[in-house]
Amino acid sequence: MDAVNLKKLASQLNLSVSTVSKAFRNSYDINPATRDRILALAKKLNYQPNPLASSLRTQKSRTIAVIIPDVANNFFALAINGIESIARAAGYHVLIYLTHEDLTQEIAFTRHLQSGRVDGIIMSLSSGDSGYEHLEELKHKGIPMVFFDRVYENADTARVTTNDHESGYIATKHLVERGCKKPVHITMAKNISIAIKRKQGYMDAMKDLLPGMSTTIIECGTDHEKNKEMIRQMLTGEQPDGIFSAFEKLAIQCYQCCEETGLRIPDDVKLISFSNLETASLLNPSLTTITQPAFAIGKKAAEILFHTMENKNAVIPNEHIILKSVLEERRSTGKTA
Amino acid sequence: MDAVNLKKLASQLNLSVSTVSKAFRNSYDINPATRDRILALAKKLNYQPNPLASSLRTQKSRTIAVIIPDVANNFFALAINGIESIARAAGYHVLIYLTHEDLTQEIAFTRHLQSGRVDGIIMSLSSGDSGYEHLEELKHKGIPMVFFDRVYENADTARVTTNDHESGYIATKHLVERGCKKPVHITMAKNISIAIKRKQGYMDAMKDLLPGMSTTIIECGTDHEKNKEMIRQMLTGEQPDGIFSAFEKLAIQCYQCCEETGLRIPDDVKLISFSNLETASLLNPSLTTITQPAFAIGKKAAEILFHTMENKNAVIPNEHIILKSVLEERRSTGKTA
DNA sequence: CTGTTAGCGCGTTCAG
DNA sequence: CTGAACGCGCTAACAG
Repeated sequence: MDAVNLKKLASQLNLSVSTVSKAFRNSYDINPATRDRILALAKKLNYQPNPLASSLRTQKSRTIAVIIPDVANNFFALAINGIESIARAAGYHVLIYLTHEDLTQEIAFTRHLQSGRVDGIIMSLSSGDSGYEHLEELKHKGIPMVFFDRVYENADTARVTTNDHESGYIATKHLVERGCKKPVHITMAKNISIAIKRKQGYMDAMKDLLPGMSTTIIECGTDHEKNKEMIRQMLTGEQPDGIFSAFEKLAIQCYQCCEETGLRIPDDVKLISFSNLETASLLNPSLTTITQPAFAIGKKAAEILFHTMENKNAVIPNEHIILKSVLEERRSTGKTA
Repeated sequence: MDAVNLKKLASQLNLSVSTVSKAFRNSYDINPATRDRILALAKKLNYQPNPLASSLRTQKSRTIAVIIPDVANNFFALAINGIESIARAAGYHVLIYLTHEDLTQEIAFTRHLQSGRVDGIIMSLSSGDSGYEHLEELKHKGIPMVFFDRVYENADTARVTTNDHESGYIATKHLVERGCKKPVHITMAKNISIAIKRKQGYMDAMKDLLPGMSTTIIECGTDHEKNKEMIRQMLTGEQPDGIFSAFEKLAIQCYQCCEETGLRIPDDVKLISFSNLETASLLNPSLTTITQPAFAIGKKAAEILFHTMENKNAVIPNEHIILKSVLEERRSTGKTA
């Protein structure tokens, strides 16, 4: 019924399989007339070359893998969009793997992907603790990789991030300029690259702008209830006048806890948070956001990956691209970089 | 360097390739002792069977494709999550294809996917106009398909949707109960299934609850500027006291236009919209939302697909699963189904 | 310009 | 219980 393949085309045209194959490879080694006959029949029968066979033969899958913690986060959704648009243009296919922040999964994926299923990998690390052997393994195998956002910093690999340290600094500065004297930083997954940078930005800004003031950092985990408990304690203890949240999810929990505690944002507490909901006007007007250019990050990561894949002989570049996040305050109208 | 394959394992153990192969297929046709030797070496060398070769041989790719308009929409992001979780559990890989609402792309994808690259397809239609031959083609080829959200209604295919007609009715009723006398419906992509149902819900509710009142429906397109122009005209003309938006994007534009026009939501105009931002507390408190259970939809679609794929001999079921959306008003605290 | 031959890596006969 | 041989569909050398 189905199975229209080279052999079938060949037999119907009284040609050899290899000649038919050449017609598609657009080889100069073929008579234009016969090529047209072949293409005509192929079109008529709706011939679709079997990519598995082709990949097996050429050892190129024309497929990349994207390994990310989660796609329910708008940041990653946009990043995928960027990646896909570049991949599409290059004629590549995109496999998607979600780790759900589980290092075990991440390891399983990277292991499996040594099988030749993909020509390259774009990934953002799960927040699971330590252990980078699986990444080294891949690197050793010579599979091109590009990291984005939550990057692997220990090795010389290509990576794309935002100016997280600077953004942390700016966010803190924003709070201080709005009159905050004891802004708190709330973060999670303390071992991932972006969390570290953002926190450092907060601490550096505090040192510069409020010298002598002690810093307060709430380190949340993956358990939402425990997180909220920590936030509650913070709010009921020495009440902060500003909160800089490193992750959108934590901002949500801050809202919830403030509501319980009766605190109003931004009248009692000013809240600024990383967030990638670009739907600005749907957002709560009391929230000031720092938005990463997620789409651009995805595109850039893909561009770098394809660049290294095309120039196979070239060294995989230890490139570190840094794009800028955008701070946006809703109450006023202005936008700041 | 790389290329640890059956042949290499076989030669290192002085066995034949086929024996080694059997060890992995867990054939009863093999000596447990030699099987253990094989598995041990495989583990040691980190052997990863080449899935391309395997798929070519078995004619099963253990891969599915997800074709959707866009992933920047939180609905689709969550749906992917659901799909991926089921696929992962079943040991399948997930390819992702974004049409960007472009029918040409959609056709190209479905054409290509007749090649044997995937065993099944989950898709949500692009809003491009008419023409379902490409879907019929796939169906004819016998590739299992499941549609979700924006489904293909003409054929007897499996599909998963929400109660869009009912939700449209409820949304309109919500406005009427809040005192609206002339609520307007704003929608787009008039030919896609969900838009039609939601609109019908609006019209039926108007007929029942405000008999005699004329309905007003703004049909937007893909051009944002033109859309805003239409919304502006609506707001400056016979001003509505309520807006029921069928799509999140349009709600955003309503906010923007209201701001320009000086209208306040919800004091001057009540706004209710379909939206899949589940981050309730980050949302503007003036927005009442209807949220689809996106994750559950994705899971359900995948479950159906795998069910039909496993029971190959079984007839592909013309199943239509309907899940329920949830209406949520932010000002008050209650939740309603 | 066309055809023959030989694999890519794996799974499945069928002999022994 | 093990091995030799074949083919999935396609591409790449090399002859003619």
